[in-house]
Amino acid sequence: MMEQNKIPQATAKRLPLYYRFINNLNHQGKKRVSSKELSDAVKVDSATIRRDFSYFGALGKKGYGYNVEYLLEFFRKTLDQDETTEVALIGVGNLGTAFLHYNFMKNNNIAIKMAFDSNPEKVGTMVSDVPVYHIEELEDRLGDIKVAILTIPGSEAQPMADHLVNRGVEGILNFTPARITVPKHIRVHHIDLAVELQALVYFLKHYPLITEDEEEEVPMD
Amino acid sequence: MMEQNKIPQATAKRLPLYYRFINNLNHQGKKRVSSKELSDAVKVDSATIRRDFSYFGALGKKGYGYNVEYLLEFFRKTLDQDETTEVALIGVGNLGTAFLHYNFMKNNNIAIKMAFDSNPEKVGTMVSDVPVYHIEELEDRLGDIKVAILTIPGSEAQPMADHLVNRGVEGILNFTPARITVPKHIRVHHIDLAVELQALVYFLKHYPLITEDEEEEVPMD
DNA sequence: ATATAATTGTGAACTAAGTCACGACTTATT
DNA sequence: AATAAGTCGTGACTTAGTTCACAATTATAT
Repeated sequence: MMEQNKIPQATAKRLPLYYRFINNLNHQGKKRVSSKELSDAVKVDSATIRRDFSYFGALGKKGYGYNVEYLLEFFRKTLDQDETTEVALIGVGNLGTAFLHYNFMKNNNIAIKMAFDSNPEKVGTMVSDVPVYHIEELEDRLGDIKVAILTIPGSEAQPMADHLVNRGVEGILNFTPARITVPKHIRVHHIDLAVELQALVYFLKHYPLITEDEEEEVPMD
Repeated sequence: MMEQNKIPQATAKRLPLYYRFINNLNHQGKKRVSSKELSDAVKVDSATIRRDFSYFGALGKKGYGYNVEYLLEFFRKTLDQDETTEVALIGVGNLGTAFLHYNFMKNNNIAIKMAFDSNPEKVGTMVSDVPVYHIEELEDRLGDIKVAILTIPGSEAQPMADHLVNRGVEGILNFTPARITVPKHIRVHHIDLAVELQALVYFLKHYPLITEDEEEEVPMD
């Protein structure tokens, strides 16, 4: 479980990104890749990429770069791509539906196993092969799913989070504007669309723009 | 434009969050608030909140806390809540539609002015009072909009970004999995749903869980 | 009045993340 | 074989962000 827990969180967040691009390269039949090439593709400084990889040991060869197949195999294991992670989606609105249509299996080996909604028109339907149950059924249907995506109105976020935690959920991806309170052993990631948009607007208005012919790089989030 | 550009990016990203909660407090008729109370609500350490506020000067009073009305007024100005920011949305799929239904005016004074799609069934309709135009019309319709939300398939992200930049867009909120390349003076924020989900799964599996009776805090996001 | 409790603002310390720059090694070239 | 070019891994440094902890101030209670 915590074999290599020295990996910085910032690094861990980049791993899925690396994985996806290495996967692409592999499909393109590429055999080797340098940190510089990867850097151009994922827009992360090449030294940062080398540092990130180095937390897992010496994955590359000096003067050569990284072997794509080896890297892919390594990250597949590291990211637990062997066992599919099942998640539940709570709230089949537009945002929830967007998730249901997204194919997380291809690159991430994550499957949305079921969805819940309170709207009787949606209950009983299938969206992208995912069954939609009534929220009342959560108790019975959830099984041992440990991860939930919350795409419901903010006002319902806290009670729903409480319910999920009681039911054994350990990780919540919260798309509601509400900042939910959970026991310490539960992990919550907030993605707040309004905050993201407003932050972008704020940066645009308040941070110096760098004109095209200057050398400096703009940090890309 | 860059009056107070000493504000750390991490702080800037929290401002919209603070603003929203202070707004809520104001609606509830609350007159004063402490950094501790705010901390409980937004799940940010109270010292961090005080530090964040302090970049803007002494907004509070020792032994008292912060005056809600004053704080709200201050942040309204700071976040440019006076002039509405107009944005365009590219791609009226489920995710795009979710954005169109979101009311950014209420707390953020941001308005999605128009949307674009290539699907003739959608072109010409209104979604939440926002007109949907054909992508071909972008040239003529965009006007002087500076911010775009990209909710299209990844394969179309780069050409569309190029197009937007040519048309004068300076900020892009990119929801596609593609990491787009833009001139240095353009700001791009990536929100990659698959990465977010997989990162959550990774943290759950690899980071030590803290049991309920231990003291330590788990970093939240 | 006086004492007690609450709370800010911030210097200093700490922690996390990012970048530089170079020795060591690999591959390609002549 | 020798040289040149390419590339990693990493120690040292830099930058960014967070948290501690406390003097100063304000509010509240007695």
